Amino acid sequence: MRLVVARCTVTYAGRLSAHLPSAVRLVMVKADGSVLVHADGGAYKPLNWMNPPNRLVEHDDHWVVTNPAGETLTILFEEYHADHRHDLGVDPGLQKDGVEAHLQELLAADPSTIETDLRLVRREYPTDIGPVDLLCRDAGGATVAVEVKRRGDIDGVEQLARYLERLNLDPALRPVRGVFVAEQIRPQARVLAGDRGISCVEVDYHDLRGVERDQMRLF
Amino acid sequence: MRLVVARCTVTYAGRLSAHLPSAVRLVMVKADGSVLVHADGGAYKPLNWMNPPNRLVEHDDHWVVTNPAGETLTILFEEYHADHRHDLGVDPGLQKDGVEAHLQELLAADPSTIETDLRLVRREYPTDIGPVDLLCRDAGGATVAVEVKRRGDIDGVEQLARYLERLNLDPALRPVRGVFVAEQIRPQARVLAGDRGISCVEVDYHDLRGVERDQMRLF
DNA sequence: GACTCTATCTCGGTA
DNA sequence: TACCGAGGTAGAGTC
Repeated sequence: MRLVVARCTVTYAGRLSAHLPSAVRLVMVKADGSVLVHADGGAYKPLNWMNPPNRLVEHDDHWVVTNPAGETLTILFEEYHADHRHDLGVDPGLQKDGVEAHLQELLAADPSTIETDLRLVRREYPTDIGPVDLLCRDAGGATVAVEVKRRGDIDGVEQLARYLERLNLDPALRPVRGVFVAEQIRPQARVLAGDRGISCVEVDYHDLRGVERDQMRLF
Repeated sequence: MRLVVARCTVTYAGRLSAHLPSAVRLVMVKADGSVLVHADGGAYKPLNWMNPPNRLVEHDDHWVVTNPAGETLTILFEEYHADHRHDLGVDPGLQKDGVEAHLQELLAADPSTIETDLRLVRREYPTDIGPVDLLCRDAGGATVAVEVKRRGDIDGVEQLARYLERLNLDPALRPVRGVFVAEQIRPQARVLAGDRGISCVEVDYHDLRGVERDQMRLF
């Protein structure tokens, strides 16, 4: 990794055009060829960047970074403040816990936590507008489409409503009803779900997982 | 801006749990309190981060970063390789060109590029659930609602469908049909648009703008 | 402050 | 590879 601190101007020409007037900034060049231009503020997003793979050509006072799509990032250096190089090696990567996929796994493993006697037919059941999280049958053998979210928002209800619309076109499944499952469901989403004839279920990730297993498996 | 290169482990506990095993990484602390942990690869997103405002407490061998929501980022340092400090000053910020707003401007200036004989009634026509990008009249005098996106996704179709629902309640406008315009429209979105009786049009930003004007106005 | 929508989204999964 | 959906989405604009 190379870290250059310098007064510079930056121009990006690609999916859009963007320009940075002269100022002192950090230019980061990663081992994989990524180039990031950071200011001393503004969260984690760089002001300008080029993702790998790309080619960096260093001229006298400016760099030109080009990627296979023909996009270019041009950095014109006016005054160098620092130029550090460090060998970081390969990163083992991030372990995440508590995302929607995990919630879906747990619910798929035991759909009865959603509704008594619910049985799983298929996870990620495909339709031509996208996959339904869980397709199930209830105690009476009727089809139930389940949408799982970490945060139950209006968008998720809309999504489930779309799936129900498509699924109800299939004589083999019809009639299909919907259940919206989330760790937290917003009041707005509840209202919309009611309008659409969709029922709502709140679940707790840690409960589902079990506190003991939680302690054991957390890293 | 402070740049620390060190072997470290990082743990985030907040909206989810995430952990980084021991490795050499760049820890960036910005003037506004942002903390970013970068590996030597992987685009512009840090492995872990905390956005401002937050409080950084430095202990002997570890830092604890806390934000007002009670989320924490803990960095345990095992071996320091470097610790640089630089004063960057305030950044004048980015100038952009070519985003959705520009596309909308160009289409508003000449709606006939969407459909022959289409005339603009109003840009950002207000409804009680948000503004319609373009409200037009077609050759026959019928009302046409246009939704403009850079990338035509299913969400955009839903958005337009919601507007059409509202607009068709107004006797002065009824009947209103919808046109979904984007630089690129995904197949899924096309299917849904078909279901909703919405037509799709793909446009090219550079064509609309004209190459000459492009050259002239570029900074 | 809350809500809405864009994004050079990024990132991971899957067909 | 392309497509699709999630995201600690972030960030900007509006009300």
